[in-house]
Order: sequence, then C-alpha cells, then structure tokens
Amino acid sequence: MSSTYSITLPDGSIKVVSAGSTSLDVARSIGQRLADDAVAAKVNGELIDLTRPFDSDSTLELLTSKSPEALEIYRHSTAHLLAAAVLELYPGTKLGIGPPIKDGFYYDFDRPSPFTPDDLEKIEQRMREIRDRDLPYERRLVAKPEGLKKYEELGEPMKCELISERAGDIFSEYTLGPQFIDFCRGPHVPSTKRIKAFKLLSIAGAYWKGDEKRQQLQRIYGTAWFSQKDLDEHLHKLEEAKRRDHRLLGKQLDLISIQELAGPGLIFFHPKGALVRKMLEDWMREQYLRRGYSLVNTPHVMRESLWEVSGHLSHYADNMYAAIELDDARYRLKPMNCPGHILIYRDKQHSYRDLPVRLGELGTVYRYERSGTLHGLFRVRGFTQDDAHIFCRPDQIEDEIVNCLEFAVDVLKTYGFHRYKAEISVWDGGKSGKYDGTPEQWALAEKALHRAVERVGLEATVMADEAAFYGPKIDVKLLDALDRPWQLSTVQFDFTLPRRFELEYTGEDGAKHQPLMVHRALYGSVERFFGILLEHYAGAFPTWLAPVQAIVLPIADRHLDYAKTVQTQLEAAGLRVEIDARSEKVNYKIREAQLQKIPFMLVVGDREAADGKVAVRTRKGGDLGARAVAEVVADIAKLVADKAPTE
RNA sequence: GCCAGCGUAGCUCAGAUGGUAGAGCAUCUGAUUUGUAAUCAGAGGGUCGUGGGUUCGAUCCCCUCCGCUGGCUCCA
Repeated sequence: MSSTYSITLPDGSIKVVSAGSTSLDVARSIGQRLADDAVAAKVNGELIDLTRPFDSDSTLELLTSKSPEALEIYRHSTAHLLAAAVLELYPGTKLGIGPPIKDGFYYDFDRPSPFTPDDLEKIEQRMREIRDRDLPYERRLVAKPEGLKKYEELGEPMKCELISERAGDIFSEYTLGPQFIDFCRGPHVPSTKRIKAFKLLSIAGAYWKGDEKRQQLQRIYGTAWFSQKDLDEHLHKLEEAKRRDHRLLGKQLDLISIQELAGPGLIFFHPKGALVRKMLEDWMREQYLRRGYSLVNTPHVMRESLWEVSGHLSHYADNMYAAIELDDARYRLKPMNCPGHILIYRDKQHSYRDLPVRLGELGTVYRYERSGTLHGLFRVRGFTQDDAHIFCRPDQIEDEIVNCLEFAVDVLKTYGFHRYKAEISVWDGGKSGKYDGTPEQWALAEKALHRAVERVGLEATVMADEAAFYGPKIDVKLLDALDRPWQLSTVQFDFTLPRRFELEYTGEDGAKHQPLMVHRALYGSVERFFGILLEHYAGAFPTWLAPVQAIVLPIADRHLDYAKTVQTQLEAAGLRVEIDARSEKVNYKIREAQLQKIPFMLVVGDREAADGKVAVRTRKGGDLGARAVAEVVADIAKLVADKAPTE
C-alpha cells in the first residue's frame, strides 16, 4: 500500500495526501470556509462521507450547500436526527425508513400510541438539543448475519426486513450518539452541528412499504434547509400556497361549493363559478369545431352489458358506482366516455376516406373514489372530461398526435402556463405480458408519439414500463405560478377497445380493417382545471375569464342613474358588469371589489357624470384617473378579445 | 378504505377542567350621501355536525355515523 495518494480536484489540480487522510482534510487544506460548507464528498463518482479516508488515488469533488445532492444528504441526516430524538423521547419505538423527499424528509415509526401535535414540538426541541451536542454521524461496517442478529436484539423488525432484502454481505450503518443506530447507505454530514434550519411539519399514517395490507406506521414529515433564510422562504411559500388554495378562494369568491347533504366529491358551481366554467367550456368547444372534431353527447347511465363489452366491469368495477336496477336491466353511471363514443362510431360503416373520425364531448363521468382521497376540485367523484376519441388509419396517427399536442400546447398558452413538458410512457417491450396489443401496434404507436413530440418541439422524457395496459401515452405536465407541478393533458393509444367492440373501416383494398383509437383529454377534468387556474391566478382571473369584469361604483346615490348608463354601455360591448348601489363610502365599495378581485372598478361621481367619463381603477394598478367611457369600453373589450393574460 | 386531527351563528374564530354560549365580519332596520382598501347605531340569527350512552344535568366525557383536513393507497 502506498503511503500517499494523489487526489485530483475538479479544476484539475492534484493534492497529495498521506494515507488516512479524508476529504475533509483536503477541504481544510484548501480553506476552512470550504471545510465548513462541505456536506459530503464525491470520490471517483461515488457519494461518500467527508470523513471516510482515501484508499487509492482518487478524483474528489466536494459537495457544498450549492449542490442539490448535498441538500438531499443534509435532509437525510436531519431525518436521522429526528429518529434519534424520537428514540430518546420514546424508547422502544421501532424504525421504518427515513428518506429525503422534495423540500424535506420524513421518518416512519412504529409505536403503540400515535404521536400528537404536542409531541411534534417536543421532538423538534429534542432534535435541537441533540444537534447542539455536536454528535458525529459515524459509519460502521457490519457483516450481514451479525448485523441481522444485532437489529433483531435491538427490536427492529423492519430494519431486519430491509437488511435481508437489500444488504450485501457487508453493509454500512450509521450511529448518532450512544444509542441510535440505523441501517443506512449514507452518506451523511459529518456531525449534527451542521444541521442549521429545520422544522417538523406534520404527522400522518403511512403503510409499511406503502402496502395497505401491512401495518400502518406513524410518519413524521419535516423540512430542512441550509439556512434559516431558506427555511423561512420555504415556509413563506407554504403560506402562499395556503392563501391560494382553491377551496378557500372558491368560497371567498363565491364560485363553488361542496354540499354535505348532496355528498362528498360532488361540485356545485355557483353563478360566478359557472360563468368562468362556461368560458372554459365555450373556448374548448369552439376549438373542437375549429380543429375538425365533431361534438357529440352521450348518456350518463347505460346498460351494464355495455361495460361488460368494454371491459370496464372486469377492470374498473372498483371505481364504478353500483348498478341501478331498472325494469329491464342493470344500469351503470358512466366512469368514462369512450364506450359512448365508440357506439357512435360503430353506428355506421366507415370508409378509409372518412377517417380520421374525431368525436369530442364535455362528458361528465362518475367514479367512486375512496373517501380519504377526495380533495376539493382536484379529486372528486363526479367530473367533466374534455374528452375526445380519434379513430384513424395507421398512416394518419402521427399527424393526429401532432394535432393533439399542438392543441394541448395552445391550451397551456391560452391559460398563461409557460413552463411545461411531456412524458412519454411506453411499455416494457412485452416482457411481462401485462400489456395488451401486438408488438407491431406498440412499435407503431410509440414511434408516432416520439416523432410527434419531436415535430412539436416539446421537451419530453420517456418513462419505461409506465404505459397503460391498453396502450402507450403522452402526458403533459405544467408548472404553475408557484412552481408546483400538475398533470394536465393526456393522449393515449388504446389497442383494446377497438378489438373488444370490433371496430372497423373498409380499406382501399375493399377489406375490413381495424382503426386505431386515440383517447385524449386536454383540460383533463374541467373541475380540476378550474381549480388549477384558480390557484395559478390566485383568484384574479384575467379579464376574459373574470366572472365580473368591471364594477361601477357610484359615489353617492345621486350618481346611480349615470352609473346605470355606464353599465349599459359596457354591457353593449358584451362585458359582464355590476353596480354597487349601496349607500356606502367609495372606500368601502373599493375594498369589497378589490377583495372580489374584479379587474376594473369604475368610480363615478359629479365630475365623471358631467364629462361622460369614469374614474378607472384596476385591481393591480390602482387609480388610473378619469377617462371617456367609450375609450374604457374599447380597452376592456380588447383585453377580452385578446384573452390577455392580465389586465 | 386506513391512521391522526378537526366540526360552536352565513363566514372567521373565542369559550366553559359538565350547570343549555360569545366576538368581529356578513344580514336586516335606521341614520349618514360619502372621491380610491372597512361611517355610525340598533335588531335578528345557534337543538355547539348526527344518533345513542354515562350523569340530577352533556355542546364539553364515552361510543356510532356523517363531513372536513393532513398523509398512505389510487388517480383526471
């Protein structure tokens, strides 16, 4: 063994170190600041502890707080700190897993009595105490049989399970203080004093290994950041998200409600909400017609035998409402629109010349979702899909997919989303046998998806083995104003239904062929899309969507008549206008209009009435001064016509 | 569905370690006639989510159910 190693740094410089030296030593030799900032080391491409000695000539990259990988390691170390605190406070608690996640970490625990919110504070306090003890995260190597025995003696059955499944002959474990040991790959920060800013956020139940047949554990979620400032920013962002919550805004702006008497997961659109929804639907229907779709309508309940043919009864029954018994048969509420559209396609013969046939519908479907999963407008039991099915020939599919994707991108742009990407979900090549359809069909469809993404210029990632069993798909995901991801549009091939329903068209050769079927929804669910928009705009819908686009605010009762003439002029231009005729001060009326996020407030008093003007105030720009009514009408009308993203 | 927390006036919330409840906003009435984010006064409004149990007495303690919230699982 050599007594020195040469360590190559990212800038190409080489440090020669003696055996036994660590990355931390190298960092110190460069500067104490770097040593303090370094979280872990990447040695020969492998993430390891700063305190692990070199055992060969190596390349070294020091991960500092600027690296995303470092933040994960840091959060993982914070999770260990959490577990150590829990074991100190509640001896006998059994450990599950404690990984870093987006924005934080969690740790799963098994103990007879659940944690309470008060416990959370105690645990956080104890974490700070342990942190201040400046304990090292020490890595040890253990032989598997010996280790298994040890964890069994420690009373850690879940750790034993993990070790038997995942560990090699020799595995690593990390200690923190005299008591805490965790089977863990690492790496970790060198010591607890490195952990600066964290907060425990919530307690939740979670099944061991995500399997609801296994025991349920207590999961504690927390967040951790390199600085108090980052933590504060994150907490602030959580507050902002809360402020924008569509359930809150939906109530405040009197847009929607969910009525206990009617049932959970069922949405009531109030007058203003229904108006916004109408705008979304009108836009979509207009686009359908422009883009060569035919609009159809299909029934909400249909015979159970239809769902037998479609296969929903065997594959999807758990999500379907129970049958309704009528005189002649059992009927089912539709969970999907496809079979209805297929029946329309099948109702007549098709020539290859007729294709593609594009049948679209804003179809309301009902699905039984488990009660615990319901969430505002985002997860409901009755919702309306902007659903269409395209029946086409093999030579047409690429163009059809391109059209769908262009359409999807138009949706995003129209509603002010500028950051999005696509995910192509493909099969496993047929290895598992769980996918329907022939290899030729899969190859054809997947090729079309790839080429279409390329042609449209969408950024896309390929998700292997993520396809639906009936065909590959493209999902479009977007980031909203708060950088939160949402799944929106989906374009899916379906090899199963054309076969089940024996769909056909007559080809050029006079023979019968089976058409390809594409299922696509762009808003996804109108209700959910409405909720996404509500949060994206924080309730301040752009003028073209705003349920009330302008409100006329007379200063005194004597201005009411003039206010009405102003309203009439705006309405003549097709605008949605209200008058606040109450005997209140302007300040009061402005405050209310502002809270209702009405884009334009038009104040009228003696001066305006005399000059045929209105004093314009926008919800964002404040008082803009008096202007002629006709000009204001024209400006607002133009914003509406342009579907301008803001006022 | 499961785990945990929650459910008090239309809304946001207070409250009593068991003796049938209160504020602000909103609503209604009256006064005020107002110039860019809340004018003043008065009044009405609650079987304290539901059903049961314990108790002399329950909104409070216990159980059931319903709903909501955070997760798990699932997904548009």
